[in-house]
Amino acid sequence: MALSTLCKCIECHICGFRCYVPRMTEVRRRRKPAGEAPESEASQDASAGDVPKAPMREVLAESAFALFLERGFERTTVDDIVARAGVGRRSFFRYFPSKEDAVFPDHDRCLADMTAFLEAAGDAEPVGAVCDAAHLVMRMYAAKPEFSVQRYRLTREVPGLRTYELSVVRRYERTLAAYLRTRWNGAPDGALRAEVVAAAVVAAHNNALRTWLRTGGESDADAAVEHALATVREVWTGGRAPAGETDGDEVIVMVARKGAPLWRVVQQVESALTDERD
Amino acid sequence: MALSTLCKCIECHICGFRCYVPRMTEVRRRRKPAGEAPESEASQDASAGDVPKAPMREVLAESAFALFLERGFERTTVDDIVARAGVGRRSFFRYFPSKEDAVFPDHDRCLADMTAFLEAAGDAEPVGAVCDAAHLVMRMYAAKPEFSVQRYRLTREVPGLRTYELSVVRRYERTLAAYLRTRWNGAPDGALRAEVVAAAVVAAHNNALRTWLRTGGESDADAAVEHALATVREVWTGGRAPAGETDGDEVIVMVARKGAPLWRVVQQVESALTDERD
DNA sequence: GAACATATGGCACTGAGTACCCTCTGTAAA
DNA sequence: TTTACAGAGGGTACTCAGTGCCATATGTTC
Repeated sequence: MALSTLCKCIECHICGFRCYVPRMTEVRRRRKPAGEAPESEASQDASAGDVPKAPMREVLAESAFALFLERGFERTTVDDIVARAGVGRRSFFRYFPSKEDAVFPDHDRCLADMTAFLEAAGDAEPVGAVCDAAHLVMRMYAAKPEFSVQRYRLTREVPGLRTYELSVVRRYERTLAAYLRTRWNGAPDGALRAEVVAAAVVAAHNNALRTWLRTGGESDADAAVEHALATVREVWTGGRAPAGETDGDEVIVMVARKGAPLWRVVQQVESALTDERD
Repeated sequence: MALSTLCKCIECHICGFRCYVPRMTEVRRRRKPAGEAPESEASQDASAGDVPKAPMREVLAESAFALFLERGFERTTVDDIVARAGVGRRSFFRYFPSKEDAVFPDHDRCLADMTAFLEAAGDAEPVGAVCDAAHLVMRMYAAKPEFSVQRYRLTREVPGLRTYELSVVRRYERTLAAYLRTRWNGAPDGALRAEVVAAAVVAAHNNALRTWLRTGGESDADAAVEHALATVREVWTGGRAPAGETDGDEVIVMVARKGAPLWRVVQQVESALTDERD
């Protein structure tokens, strides 16, 4: 997509945010419809100096969030935000491509983490890998419980933010599906299975996330996600126990129902043999 | 959500579209962020006269779509649309709450159909019911193949339309999940399973839909969806085939030595299953 | 010191969407 | 018949998000 070539998101080592910093010479047509999450490129380190100057992106995000909580998202204008932050209006759009982006400043990094995680997953059991990857997202939320809970309440009430969040979730889903697709490349209906499993993982994760958010961020986030993902793991990996319990020279006896789809049988065989091998 | 109380969508018996017709006295604050699909209320019949006057909504939708194809979505303004349709600018927003809505004029009705279908499903097998419900969506697309294919190409290129479509898809998913939730009310993890299965069904459907759209709308849409949904049906309904295709409940017992090469095992499994199936 | 990149501010502009007010027409009640 | 009212449509001015362009610092490098 053209957007990705126009939008540089680099990580600020001071504020920890992945900063939206368009090169002025590169910006041509950066028009981005509302509700669309920007698709950032690979990360680069910020080449900032060692003086901890005021991190404008953080200041803007905090001003924006405070105002959204105070008077609501829609009744807060960008002018209000920059007035509170004490900067020029134009600067806001240098750091956030849209008003919605100021509410979700950390998904870009999380998505990059997920991509890196899956790249490093090697030939691990694919469904297990994407389930593990889903934990990264929950951990991002759990790292800032109060913020996450407040944002959840805000998002529930503002249709524009819900829509924006959908596009964010979709990016995670696509990332998981892309990984599964390469792992199941050549398998019958590999792409189909990849998308179905990715959607199931995301749905399970989001169910656990919402439950956790509704407890006010006080329950055990990781346990909630793992419980939810167990549904997916059991169904799509044949309900195997995770680690090698068998040893010795036994043979594998696999029982499958007659109507079971071939790919599922193959998957079970594969995972059983993989377990045996190490 | 407040929107649903402000947006009346009634079906026009002339043009067949579900028309967006706000009561002037009811409209208070109808502000709807871009990219958000309107959540319509239950349908009502239009009380239009029997004179087949020019159905403005259809005229607008056709003008809009033609212009979107000609010069692109973003380079078409609402002023362009109403100029081509020969009506006032204000009228556009009486029929479509946003520019995006003019591209998806038929989802409201389809969603209502799906809701009605599930209400009538009674105590049918729940996963089967939602799979059948998914067919309704595909049939809506298949009813106008050229339009669907053109819109698909348009949607792929316009981020704003993709985001809008996400919110539409989400409404289907929520409808399916709500049905499953009531059916599995009280069951352990009923809500979780409902959301996971709904997401899987939607993902499978969309995979088939995209495949069909990429063939130019010429392949067998229903068969494609059914093939994709088979993945979900088999996994989530205990592997039962939908109708009386299988008889007997035999199982296959496969025994393999631990050191056997994977390809050989797969080969044997495949041939065994193929033999059994016919 | 010249050339250049980066950060920020300012201003004018486009275009979606809204509020408010107007007219016209058909229908039902007085 | 007249009156009242609701619905359909038009028009105008407004708000606000987002963009393009330009100006101005402040380094940084050659």
